[in-house]
Amino acid sequence: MSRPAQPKITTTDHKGVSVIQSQGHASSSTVSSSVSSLQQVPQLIPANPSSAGGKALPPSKMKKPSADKDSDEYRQRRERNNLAVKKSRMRSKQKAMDTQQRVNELKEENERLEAKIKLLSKELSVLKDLFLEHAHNLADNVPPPQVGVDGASPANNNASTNGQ
Amino acid sequence: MSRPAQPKITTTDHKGVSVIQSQGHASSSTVSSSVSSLQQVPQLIPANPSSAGGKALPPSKMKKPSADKDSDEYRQRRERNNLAVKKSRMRSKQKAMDTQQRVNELKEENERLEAKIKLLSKELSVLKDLFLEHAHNLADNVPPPQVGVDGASPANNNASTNGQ
DNA sequence: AACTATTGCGCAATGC
DNA sequence: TGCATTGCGCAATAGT
Repeated sequence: MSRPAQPKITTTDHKGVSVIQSQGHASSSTVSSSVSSLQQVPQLIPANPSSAGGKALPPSKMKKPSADKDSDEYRQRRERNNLAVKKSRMRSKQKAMDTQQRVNELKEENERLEAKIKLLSKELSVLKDLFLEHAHNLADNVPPPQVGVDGASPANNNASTNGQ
Repeated sequence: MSRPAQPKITTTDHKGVSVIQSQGHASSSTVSSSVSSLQQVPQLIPANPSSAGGKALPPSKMKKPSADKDSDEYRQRRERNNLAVKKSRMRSKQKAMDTQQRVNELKEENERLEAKIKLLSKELSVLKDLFLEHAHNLADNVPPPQVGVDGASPANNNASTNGQ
């Protein structure tokens, strides 16, 4: 991540250039390749920075006078990179799917939890009602407890309206 | 969605093949005919020998003998597609991020719900204990209720051991 | 028939 | 030095 220097110039660009790739090492593989075209290459050079008024473009500077694209090593590197790229993308895709899956699981779990909450709330509500009812009966029918040992207090009636 | 026929052969590898893209025409696309430094075309093409050899690939078939790659319309289409691709990828990425975000939200919500469940369970437990205690007291100190109107029954003691 | 949206792929730059 | 990531353009093809 991070694409600090982007060779792109700005607006839609386009590039031209031509390329060829050649040299397929056979590599066994399979059947024929009916394909006919495969890719581009030229990542197009972004115009030439500097050298504004000076000279035209680099006439033809090849840092690697000898091997560059047609190099054997080049192809090898490319191939390896292509492989890595494929792998990376596969992983990325897999990860995305896993994440999506995770969302589904979490949603399910959430539903379960909500159902449970509902149930518990109901139970609690019933119990509280029973309590209140009982307390009333107690107050109405037995004003003077007359007991001596019974420390049963009226209970704190915790009628909390469950917020949240 | 769905990639039924894939031209790729599968195994790793690719084949060499080549592509030519003719030279860029420089500008193209919308306006911009102006500009001065548009002459890009970095031509540092490696040139490629082998081309002549013998055959290129598909011997064949150029449906559009004249204009195809160098066509002005072609470039226009490419440019539009490139744009679409960019857009699509952006969306894809955004979607992935959103999904990840969703996971985080769901996880948070889950925690909240679990906490609530814990709280409710506790409350319920306390209430039930109170009930039991009271019932005991009642049984111990007032065997014969002696009441007349009070239909308060010993309560059904719903001591369900909250599973799960 | 003409477009846009997606997707696989290879290239190159860059991150690590 | 090498693999891993990522932006990009191309082409095929799915979807409208």
